[in-house]
Amino acid sequence: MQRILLIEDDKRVHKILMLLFESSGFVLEIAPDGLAGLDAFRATKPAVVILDLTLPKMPGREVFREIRKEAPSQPVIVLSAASEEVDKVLLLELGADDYVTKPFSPKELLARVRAVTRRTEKTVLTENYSFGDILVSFAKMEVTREGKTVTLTPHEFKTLKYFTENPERVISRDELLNRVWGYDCYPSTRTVDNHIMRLRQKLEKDPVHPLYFRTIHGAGYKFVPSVKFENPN
Amino acid sequence: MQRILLIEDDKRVHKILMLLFESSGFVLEIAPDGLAGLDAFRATKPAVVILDLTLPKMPGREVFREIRKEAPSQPVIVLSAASEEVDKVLLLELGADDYVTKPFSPKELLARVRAVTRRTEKTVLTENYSFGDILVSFAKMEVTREGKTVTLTPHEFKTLKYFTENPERVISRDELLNRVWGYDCYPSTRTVDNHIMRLRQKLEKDPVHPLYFRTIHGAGYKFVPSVKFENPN
DNA sequence: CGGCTTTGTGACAATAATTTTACAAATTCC
DNA sequence: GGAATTTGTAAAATTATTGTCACAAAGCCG
Repeated sequence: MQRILLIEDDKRVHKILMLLFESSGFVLEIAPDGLAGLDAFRATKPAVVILDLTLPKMPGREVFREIRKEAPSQPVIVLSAASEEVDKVLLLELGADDYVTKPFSPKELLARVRAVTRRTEKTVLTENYSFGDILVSFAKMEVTREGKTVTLTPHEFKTLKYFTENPERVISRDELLNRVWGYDCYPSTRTVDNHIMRLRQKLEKDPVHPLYFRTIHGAGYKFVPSVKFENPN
Repeated sequence: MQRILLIEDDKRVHKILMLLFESSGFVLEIAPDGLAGLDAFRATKPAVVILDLTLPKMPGREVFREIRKEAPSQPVIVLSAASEEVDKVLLLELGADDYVTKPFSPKELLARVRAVTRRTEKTVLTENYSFGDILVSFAKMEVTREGKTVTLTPHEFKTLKYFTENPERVISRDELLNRVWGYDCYPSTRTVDNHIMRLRQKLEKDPVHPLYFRTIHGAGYKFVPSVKFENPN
């Protein structure tokens, strides 16, 4: 049974989402303001947080930052009024998993919650992960390649972890910076390239023609764990 | 132009909604009872159905079930009196997209209709899109044609995305420049042609006689995802 | 402190993408 | 039909993005 945390002050929204989510096999927890939201978040570790941006007691953005800080891979869906247009892109770049503008169709929100849980549930639970001849143990913070241990630095390990949590998806440098380095950290994007390079040198057979950590020119990087052979061009 | 079907017997509601929706760029069709509603639904394939629950000749719930049976993904917004609380659960389980209780604010209803149409546009998009033998995954930034992956450059991908968001509509070169390239960017319109050409070469079976990316001489381009043979008029 | 590792930066080369250019082909309008 | 306009196309020129290196700064640990 998956728990969803709704941080939102509008009672009508509570009511309808309660009905919808409970009847769809979720447990919906409700927090009416930012502070209560953070408390509830810490207490329940929900599968997904649905966060309204305009909240009493603590602005939604603050709540968002705090959640990100404490649990960088926590899935968050942001609710925002249509007037807050500007924030959309920013939020996605900062690492909201999705956003929905108000007024929204409840079914739409449900669909998006499902999409997010579908995306994350596969990877989140595993203690170990393997691809190619590489074995990753998150518990031990250890990586072996063809049986031999490879030592990764903390950042390299975090990066690898984020990749394994989001396979096959294009991840921009900004997203990596926010999710791996942190929301209040602004190194140049060149930094990311360097780390990718180091990861490649440690984990790829041929670092110049990487199989796992692929460059998507103009967009970012993509982690491809299952080796597919593509036409060589 | 989007068509909305209103199944409702109260003439005062007809009048108010007619004014509001027509002036907001929708075509509002009205059916005064359940049977007429179903007929109208079958005939017009509306973008959204607004369904009152208390109807003459055929109860609203029956109409609802029939619509779901014939078109499972048809967006439906339900109108119900506040007293009919019980139905909410049932309706959401059956898959109404949203509900509005009477008495309602016309503007709110309009907003919810917009929210629903937005959803039907978007959920398709944020995940995947397909036309012909082409599959587009926006998250993976990947396009496959007959199962083989086709690599698109960033601008090509953005252009394709804009086309999928605006199918069957003539899009001028200037519009493309503004929406894909950006407001403060002024390349020549020849640039657009080049990108269209490369999209055609990568995605069309016969790039010289394109099916999907059609030229509308003197106006721009039109994306036609479902291959139809044109009636000559 | 001093040697070690890790991390961030800027320079520059390598590569890929984009725009321009020039001209051919197609279409429209008299 | 023929001129004017619009569009298609390929190659060259330009611009942007990425890979890589060397090195400096920051941390860490004895």
